[in-house]
Amino acid sequence: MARAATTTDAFNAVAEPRRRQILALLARDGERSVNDVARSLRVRQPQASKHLRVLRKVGLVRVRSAGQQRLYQINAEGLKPIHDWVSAFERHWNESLDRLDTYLKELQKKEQHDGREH
Amino acid sequence: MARAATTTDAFNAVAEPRRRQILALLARDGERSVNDVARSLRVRQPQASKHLRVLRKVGLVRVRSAGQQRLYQINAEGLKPIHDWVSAFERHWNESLDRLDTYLKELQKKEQHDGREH
DNA sequence: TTGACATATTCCTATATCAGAATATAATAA
DNA sequence: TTATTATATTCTGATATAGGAATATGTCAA
Repeated sequence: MARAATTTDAFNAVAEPRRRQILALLARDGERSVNDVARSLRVRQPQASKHLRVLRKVGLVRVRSAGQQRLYQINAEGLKPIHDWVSAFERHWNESLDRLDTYLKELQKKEQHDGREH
Repeated sequence: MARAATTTDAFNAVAEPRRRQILALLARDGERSVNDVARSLRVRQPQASKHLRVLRKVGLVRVRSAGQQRLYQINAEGLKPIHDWVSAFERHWNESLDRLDTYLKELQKKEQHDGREH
């Protein structure tokens, strides 16, 4: 078996940095045409088009035709599965930061202690 | 150019469902040996080992040797880049849900109206 | 119809998976 | 040492990219 298709789900689609850039752009600037996206991110039009297709297939963007343009907008709800999954670990990195904090404070105390001993 | 390596970053590593399962397992059960992971997720030992290697390379797990075992624990801080990135879109999906809510309420009002007219 | 512009698709190549099977390495016990 | 258990690595094959280049499709205007 090979790697899962990029169009499998949001996780796979968003693993590609360019597609994350596209989503960030659409979030910031709202609805944009393919050429707008291509120009803003300095990629060629077919590349933009292909990335947008992947994003559309996994439901992360919506399209609408306006004359000869195709206007893409973000569908941020598609990111919720990722947010939900990763949020479940929030507690864990807070805890490990707590532990690190505790450790650093202990270390500092110890060094002050050693300092006094010299 | 081909797809970026799974070991490029947390985004790519976590695109694989089995690796997400492994992280969830380690988050729930704490430090586990390779065989523990393999048995819990019903995968063969080499597969577990290989997935853990990817997770280790991107800093999502830490290892420690204990006798002939290798104990893996989650390093949840590695997930923060994903959390940070996706959280930036939280506002957007809330807004679109608001718009959907508004739309549904308008629709309901309209239907009640139509009902009275009949 | 023809031309111009916007977008999508196809073909190509290099690369990297993922699971399975087999095997290698490592640590411990008898 | 030899056997056993735990883990890691290598090899194979099917599959799927991502970007570049070329081209097809679509829409509108004159």
